[in-house]
Amino acid sequence: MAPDQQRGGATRRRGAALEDAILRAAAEELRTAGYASMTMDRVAQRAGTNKNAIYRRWPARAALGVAAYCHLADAELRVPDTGTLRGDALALLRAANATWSSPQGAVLRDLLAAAADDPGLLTLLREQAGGSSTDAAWLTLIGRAVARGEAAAGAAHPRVASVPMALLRGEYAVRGLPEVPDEVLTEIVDEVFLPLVRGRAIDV
Amino acid sequence: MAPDQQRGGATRRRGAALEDAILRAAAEELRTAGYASMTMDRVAQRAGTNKNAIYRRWPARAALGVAAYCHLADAELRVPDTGTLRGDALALLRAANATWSSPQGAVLRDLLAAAADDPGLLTLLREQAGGSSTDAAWLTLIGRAVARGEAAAGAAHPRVASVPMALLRGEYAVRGLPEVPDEVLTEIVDEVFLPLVRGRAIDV
DNA sequence: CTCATAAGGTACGCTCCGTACCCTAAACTC
DNA sequence: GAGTTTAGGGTACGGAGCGTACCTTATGAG
Repeated sequence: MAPDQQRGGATRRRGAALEDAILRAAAEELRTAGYASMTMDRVAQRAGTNKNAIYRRWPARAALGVAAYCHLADAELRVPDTGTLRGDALALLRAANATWSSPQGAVLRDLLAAAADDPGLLTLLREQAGGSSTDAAWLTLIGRAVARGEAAAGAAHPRVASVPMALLRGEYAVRGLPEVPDEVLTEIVDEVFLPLVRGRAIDV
Repeated sequence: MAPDQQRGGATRRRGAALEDAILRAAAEELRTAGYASMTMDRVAQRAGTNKNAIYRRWPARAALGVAAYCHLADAELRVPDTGTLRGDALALLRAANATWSSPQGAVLRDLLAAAADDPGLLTLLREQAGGSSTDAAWLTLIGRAVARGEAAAGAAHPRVASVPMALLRGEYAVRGLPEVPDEVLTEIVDEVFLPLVRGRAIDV
């Protein structure tokens, strides 16, 4: 009773309309209470429907969670352009840090854990959250630095491009959940990323 | 009924003996079936006791899981000494990869997810699995390379020392669960770690 | 108008966590 | 060695939550 979504008339939604209502309800649940509280009953109630309609579309709770997260996080990644390699790197790292330290980041971590045994769901999540798109951003960023003469030519390597994000993720894994302080970000850039990208040519 | 541990006589275990039996049972459950199957009832049955005795010692299932894991994984970390920086780095990375790709690594990942909301448990786990001890190993390894003239003096930096393990963890996060191939390890060493450690002096 | 399809409603089985209660064996005290 | 405290054993239960079954009822297509 008392569904949160508008179910004004006695009309009965079908197909895409109902699917969208379910996804909205699940995403809202994720946003406000997290994955642990996104129970099937709550989602069904919030969407003004019942679990049957959900299970006809998603085989399990984790699948709905991933779908709702993808529906929720449609963030497009803008590659910063500050003019310097250091500025670009810091901007990209700070953006990632903001995302990961937000409640949305906690949801993402929970989902990654919940989908650990489902390769299909994992790929979906990786596409959405810091997957290939982020690596591509770092590569273009390095490429621009190479063009400016700020970095060695061989630095535009995928493995090199993945270093800052890996270190940031490491901070989240090592520390508990709070935000990573900005000093850590600058240290990653100044002590690892810049030396690696600049000095890399000498022994290639 | 039919406890797996020897409960031959009518003797009733107490204190440390019982605690040890519970830990053994939980560790065995972790080893053979994983954390998901380590239910409190199963552990109690396998230890030949009941849940009461468990909950008097550990407040929740996650706490028991962490304790059992620490009991199970008493691996001491030996710092390799192959004579070259590259050999040492590869050896350390391969050892970590072996651990993480084993069933024990899967248990560790499950536990990390389960203990995500308990800072105390997280610190316990980090001590056990690739925490400060691993960073220390990498630091000594770099220190020896510096002494041999294989690395720049400023390379013995904690942040630098954490790079290879962070990249390895990144591989596990990005890919699903299988083992990380050896080519990735050599690429981490050759494309990132060695250039970083060797060439780092030029702009310090 | 008829009818297949899909949504709604509801109840249920199952697993598992964590707790409560009472009984009894072991250890400690004197 | 008898009494007392402590802690383990047995069992049952409440509650949450996932996933399923079954039937009823509205919707839209032919």
